[in-house]
Amino acid sequence: MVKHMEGNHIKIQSVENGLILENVHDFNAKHIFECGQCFRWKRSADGSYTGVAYGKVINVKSDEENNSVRLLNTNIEEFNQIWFEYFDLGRDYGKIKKKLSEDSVLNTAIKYGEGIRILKQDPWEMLISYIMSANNRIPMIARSISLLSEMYGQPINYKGETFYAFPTAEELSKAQLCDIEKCKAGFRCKYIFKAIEMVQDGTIDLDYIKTIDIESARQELMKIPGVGIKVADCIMLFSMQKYGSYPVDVWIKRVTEHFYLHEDVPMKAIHVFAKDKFGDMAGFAQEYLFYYAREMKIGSSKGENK
DNA sequence: TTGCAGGGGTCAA
DNA sequence: TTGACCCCTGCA
Repeated sequence: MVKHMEGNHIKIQSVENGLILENVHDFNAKHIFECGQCFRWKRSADGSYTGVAYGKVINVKSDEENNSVRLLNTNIEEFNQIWFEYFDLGRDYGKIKKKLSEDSVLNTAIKYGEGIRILKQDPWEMLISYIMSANNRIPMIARSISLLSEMYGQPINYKGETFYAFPTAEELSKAQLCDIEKCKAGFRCKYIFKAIEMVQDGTIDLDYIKTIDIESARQELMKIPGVGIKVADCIMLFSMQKYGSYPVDVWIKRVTEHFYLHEDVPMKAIHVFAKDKFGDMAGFAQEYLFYYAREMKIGSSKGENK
C-alpha cells in the first residue's frame, strides 16, 4: 500500500502486530515526543515510545537512517483512520524547515530538532492537560493526567500492562471536585472541574472553536478558568491546527529575547515579534526553538549561554 | 534533617 | 502590575 504525503509518498508494509512505514522523512520519535507537545508517551530501553492517544495504545520506533518508522499494536485501517493524521504525515516538513532556515537562528535550532512533527491531538485532552501545566513541571503534569485517566478513563491492555484512555468530558462529568483533587493537580483542580462543566453543558464547544479564526478561538478558550494566553495557544497549536499560534512560556520568552530582541521585554512584544517574523508558520518555529532552548539550556540560570 | 525557593501561568486585587 | 497558589523536587 502507498499513502501520499505532500510531494512524497509513504510505503506501508504489514508486519506481525503492526506496520512498517517506509520513505518517511522528518520523523524522529525522540524529537516528536520530547518537544513538549504531549505528556503520555514513555520511552523504552530500545528507544521506542509507547503511548495512548484516541483510545488506542501503540508503540513507535523511528529509524532515521532508513527513513522508516515502526508502529506496533495497530493495523492499516487504524493507521488510515487515526495515525496518518495524528502524526501529520500528509505535511512536508522539509519544505517548512527550508523556509524557516532562511533565518540563521532557526537554521541552527532545526539541526537539533530536525525530526519534530506537530501532533494532531484531541482538543479536549489538550484543554485539560494544559490547564494542568500552569506553573507546574512536566513530570507532575504527566502524573496528574495519568491519575485522572486511571480514575475515569477506559482501560486498555497492551502486553500485559494496563493503560488508560484519556477520559471524555462525559466520563469526567460524574466526578465531584473532591474526586478531581485526587489527581493532585492542586489549585488547578477547580479550573478542571469548571472546564468539564462548561464543555459538558455546551457553554464551550471545542469543535466549533476549531473552525473559527485564531484570534476568536483564543478569546473563546480564555473564557474557561485556568486558560490564559499561553494555555489557549498550546491548545490551538497542538489540537486545532492553528499554526500561527506561538505559545510563549518561560523557555520561549528566554530564547526569543536571547537571540532576537536582546533585552527583557513584555510578553506582548514577544507575540508581536513572532507574528511579524514567522506569520502563519510561528507554531513550527516555536517547536524548533523550544526543543533547542531546552537542549542547550539557553538563557536558563544553569545554562552556559547566559 | 529541615526548610525554602521555584516551576510549561492564571487569577484577583 | 504584583503576589498567591497545590504539590513536589533540588539544594543549602
